[in-house]
Amino acid sequence: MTATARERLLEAAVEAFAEKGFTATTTRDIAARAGMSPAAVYVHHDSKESLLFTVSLDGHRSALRVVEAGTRDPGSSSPQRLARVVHDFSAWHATNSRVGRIVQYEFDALTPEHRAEIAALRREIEARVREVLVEGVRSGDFEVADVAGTARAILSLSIDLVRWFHPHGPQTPDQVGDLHARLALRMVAAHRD
Amino acid sequence: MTATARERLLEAAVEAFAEKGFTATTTRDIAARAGMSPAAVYVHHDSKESLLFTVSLDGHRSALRVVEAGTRDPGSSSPQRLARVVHDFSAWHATNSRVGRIVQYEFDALTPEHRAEIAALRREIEARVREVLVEGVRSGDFEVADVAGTARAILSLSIDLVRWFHPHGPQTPDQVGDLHARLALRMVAAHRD
DNA sequence: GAGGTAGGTAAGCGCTTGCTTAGCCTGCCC
DNA sequence: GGGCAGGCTAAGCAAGCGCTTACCTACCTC
Repeated sequence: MTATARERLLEAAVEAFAEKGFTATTTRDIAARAGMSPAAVYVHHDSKESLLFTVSLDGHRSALRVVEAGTRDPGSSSPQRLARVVHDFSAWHATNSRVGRIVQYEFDALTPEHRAEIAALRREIEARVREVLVEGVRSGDFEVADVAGTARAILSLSIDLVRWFHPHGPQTPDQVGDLHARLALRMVAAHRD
Repeated sequence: MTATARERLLEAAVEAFAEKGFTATTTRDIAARAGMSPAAVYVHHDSKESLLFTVSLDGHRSALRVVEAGTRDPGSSSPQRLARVVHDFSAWHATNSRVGRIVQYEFDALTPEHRAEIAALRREIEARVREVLVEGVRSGDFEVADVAGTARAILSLSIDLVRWFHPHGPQTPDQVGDLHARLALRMVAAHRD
């Protein structure tokens, strides 16, 4: 309610991009959803692409924060850490499925410079998950032949969920997170869950 | 070389859609890639959307054929069947990653009628995988609490691969298929792989 | 060689696109 | 109460869009 015009435009862009895709969304559509004239978009943002970049950057930073919080918990075992990070990462995508869909599917619509910046955040997320797997293998909790491939597969569970998850569907983000956490533990052959 | 004009236009559309997305692709671009004038598109196809539908329908039918071949193999055990269907489905997506990307990401660009037709094929694919899981649980080979959720998660491995798989990357479709098959067997807690 | 047909094109119609420009309105400072 | 800055808009520009129309050409049939 007390959102600034800039924020209202961003929220309108999220709505529109998630619903119709980046290229199919017009700046007039974004302005209308924010209750403003077409020109108002350019008072607060540089271009349509910069709206996408802002949404994507905020989204990735938020997701990375979730992953970092889950992986660096000091008192926990490797299986506990893996379960938490997978649960939280999936729940994040379920809760933020609109932003998640934009972030995943509209990556190619970014300018090369912006794309590179986002790609760095993605590599960061993958690296954190690989670390958990490596630690678990070292401690003898996990049994993983292909760490990089398994990390990517685990992330696929969370990421692909934005394709089918519906916020008003039968499952809650927490339930999906639980399922994915259990499946991930099995994928690394954790001896106990 | 001996491809008809209709086929050359379809191939050009696959190239363009995969590279830039459906809405960002122009009919002029498709025509140029096929070495023809803009109007030629409409000699052989009804509309830009009908090009997408044809690509999507062919793709889904081909993928469904792979799944059916893998699941109905009569002499094999449930773990063997699951391993084969997951391997083949992932390898299909790796081999056809361009078509796969179109099929997965441009679903919303179809007309409601076409969307419904494609959705039916998708449900078919999911149902086949669920069947394998149910059989495995019945025979005591698998231990699965949430059959629908686990089936969806297994399919996520294959489907999400179109987001990152590169045909000239280090991995072959067969290798990715092997990894995913092993991970799927672990997800259902198959006692032997 | 007349007539039909399949496969193609040049030109362009009506409309929409991202974005700009020129200026208005409101509130605040002195 | 004059000046001015920031938020916003009406109007519109140049370019590009999907698709159509009117036509041309090469080849087959009888």
